[in-house]
Amino acid sequence: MQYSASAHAHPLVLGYKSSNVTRLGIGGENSKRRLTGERNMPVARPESSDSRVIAHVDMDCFYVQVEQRKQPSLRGQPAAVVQYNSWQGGGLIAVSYEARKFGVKRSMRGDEAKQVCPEIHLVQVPVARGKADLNSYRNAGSEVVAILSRRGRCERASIDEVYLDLTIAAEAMLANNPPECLDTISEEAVKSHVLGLEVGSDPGENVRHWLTRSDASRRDKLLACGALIVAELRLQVLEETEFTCSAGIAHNKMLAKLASGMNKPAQQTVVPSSSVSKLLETLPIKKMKQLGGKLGTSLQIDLGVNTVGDLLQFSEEKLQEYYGINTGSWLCNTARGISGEEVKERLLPNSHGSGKTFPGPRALKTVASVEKWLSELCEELSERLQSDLEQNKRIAHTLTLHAQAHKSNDADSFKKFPSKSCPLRYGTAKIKEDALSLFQAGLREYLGQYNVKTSGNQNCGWGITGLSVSASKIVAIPSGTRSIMNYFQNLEEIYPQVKLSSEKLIQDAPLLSPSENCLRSGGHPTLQSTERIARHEEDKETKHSIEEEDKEMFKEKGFLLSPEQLPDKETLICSSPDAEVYPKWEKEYPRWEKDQTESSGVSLTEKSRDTFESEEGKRKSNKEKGMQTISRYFQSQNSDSLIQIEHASTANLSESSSLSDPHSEPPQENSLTRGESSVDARLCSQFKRPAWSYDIDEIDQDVLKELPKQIQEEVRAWLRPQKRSNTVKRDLGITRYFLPAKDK
DNA sequence: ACGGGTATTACA
DNA sequence: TTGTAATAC
Repeated sequence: MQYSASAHAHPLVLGYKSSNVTRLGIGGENSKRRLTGERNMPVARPESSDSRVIAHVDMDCFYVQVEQRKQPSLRGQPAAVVQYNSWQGGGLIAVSYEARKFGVKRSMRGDEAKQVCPEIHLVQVPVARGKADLNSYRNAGSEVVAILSRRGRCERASIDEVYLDLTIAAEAMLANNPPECLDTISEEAVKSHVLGLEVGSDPGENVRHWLTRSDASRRDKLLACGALIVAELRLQVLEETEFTCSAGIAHNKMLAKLASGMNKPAQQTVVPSSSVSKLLETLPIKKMKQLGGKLGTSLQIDLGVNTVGDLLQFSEEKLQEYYGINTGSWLCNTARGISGEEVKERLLPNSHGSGKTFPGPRALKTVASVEKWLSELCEELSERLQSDLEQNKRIAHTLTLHAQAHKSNDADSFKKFPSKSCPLRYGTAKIKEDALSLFQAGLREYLGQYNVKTSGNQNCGWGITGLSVSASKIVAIPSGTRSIMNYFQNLEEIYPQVKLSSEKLIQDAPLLSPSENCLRSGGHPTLQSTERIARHEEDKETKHSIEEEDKEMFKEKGFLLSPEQLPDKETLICSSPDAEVYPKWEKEYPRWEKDQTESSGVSLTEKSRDTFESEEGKRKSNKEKGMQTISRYFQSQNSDSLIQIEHASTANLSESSSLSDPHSEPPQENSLTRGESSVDARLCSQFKRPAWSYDIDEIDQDVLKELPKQIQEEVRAWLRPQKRSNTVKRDLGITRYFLPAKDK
């Protein structure tokens, strides 16, 4: 199927490609730029005709809020979060709304901000191991995701943003408990902004009327339900995390994202389809996601398109002529507010990285200093991998090293330092060792053949200006099958040392304050732990029998993990599509059209619709009485500024790093023998390892083959990263398109 | 070469 | 599969 031909008949979705820039013309300023490659750019996909309810939730100046929660005296103040205070006051990465009134902007230096706003409070990003440590923000983000994922499919789009697909919940509400039958609408929902709705003297009444109209279109009614649900979720976020957020509710991700930024902070915006054309008509093209870069610039310069509406002047064919079939269609649809990109189910990140830049004069000039910094980075990475393992039961399979370098002395300093990767072995020492090997391999390649015996520590004209290590191909360890449990049991018998110690791990974890204790396990708040609390506080769920069985089994066998350390369904669902579990919301809000056989005999969608209805009703009424709305929350806090919430928690004391690593070993001439296949993910079972860690190399030859076929396959699936299926994009007929030449 | 540190996506 | 590049917050 050619999407170019059917673009209008079948609305398209956006995907992404990475872009490749080529200049067609020869030099000159007015050489015509043309798109000659397409990467990282939007891609068209068919969209189901059903009308969806999509929300985008965006935390308000998130890092600032996290710091304000830690240090409540900062609430309501002009404040910003800054990193690396040393140089010109550091760089701002988040700015409170109070400070924005003074013209303080992200990416200002701290000193600049002080000039514009002398009263501003600058809070430093925590530093650990000589580098910025973003863990507190990641963890805070997880708290939020745990709440926002309650009502529908949730995609963690970044540390502080999520997309929600609330279609099912909205449909259910419309069917069972439609707004038009409600006598009261939550205060927060009434404060929604509805695009295209003229606000009279009583905007709240207008909105209330819009939300409850009985003569509205079905699409509008669904959006109204979405608005009620999102208002409730936002209130829950505020009550449970003390963070405010803003949201957009629309029929697709693109519009929801657009809307979430329109009324900030702490507000939500609804985009009825009737408002779309007017909205886009005057919207600057660069404001659209995906058009903030080169493609947007090309549209401006080459086509004179300054607003999304301007795009409508161009035929799809014309756009395709300039930007290729796919992007042309994508632009054509974007101009009409059409996008079918799906909300992915993803609560956890797919990779972890730790990096640092060493700008200009601070460039690293010796292998020893590189080794020192790599060591720091690897320690952080290893720690995060360990947390992921303990909290989410996931294993990363690939270690990658990235570096930026310059050759001061050399003709071809164009050359990029190549990134290198290898199978990831757990254990800080191993990660360090491998990362260093990767670096040295990259350095040899970077320096080229002239590197005759330069293994010495001395500067040969190169400098490293950026270093990072990352772990990817993270897969969840399946649970919920008998055979896997039996397999573990075998392991335990063969390798008693694997029995080790969730106890030790817990002892090693930093001491927690009582209040933190309830939210944390293993040292960091996790999606799972917070979700567990939430679940506990809500209606008791009927437990999945197999899951229960497995937990019992874990316990009986004295197996490694305390029950609460077992994988949660929410975790597994992310990367394990075949897992026999569904996310919680899908149990409560069954997707009836879904193939019931998927649930492999034990239906998780067994709750009847009737049951659900009554529960939904109960939930509503419970919520509605006695719940503070966000505005009341604000008002009750005796403040003249918008955001003032009291909070008694301990102030954050950011610790300084100790860069002590005096033993700079001489550079080693390791070669990357590990890259050759044989060694796959290994879990070294030493100290500080969960009890169920083991070294796969030692068992999979001797033991794995002894196991029944079925078990072998399960174990293999567990051990290997899942292959991402390419079938989707193939089937979608994605074609290539081309990007404008890069301006130098 | 101070917009840092991450994260995702897609293609060769 | 590994490596590269773009985008965005």
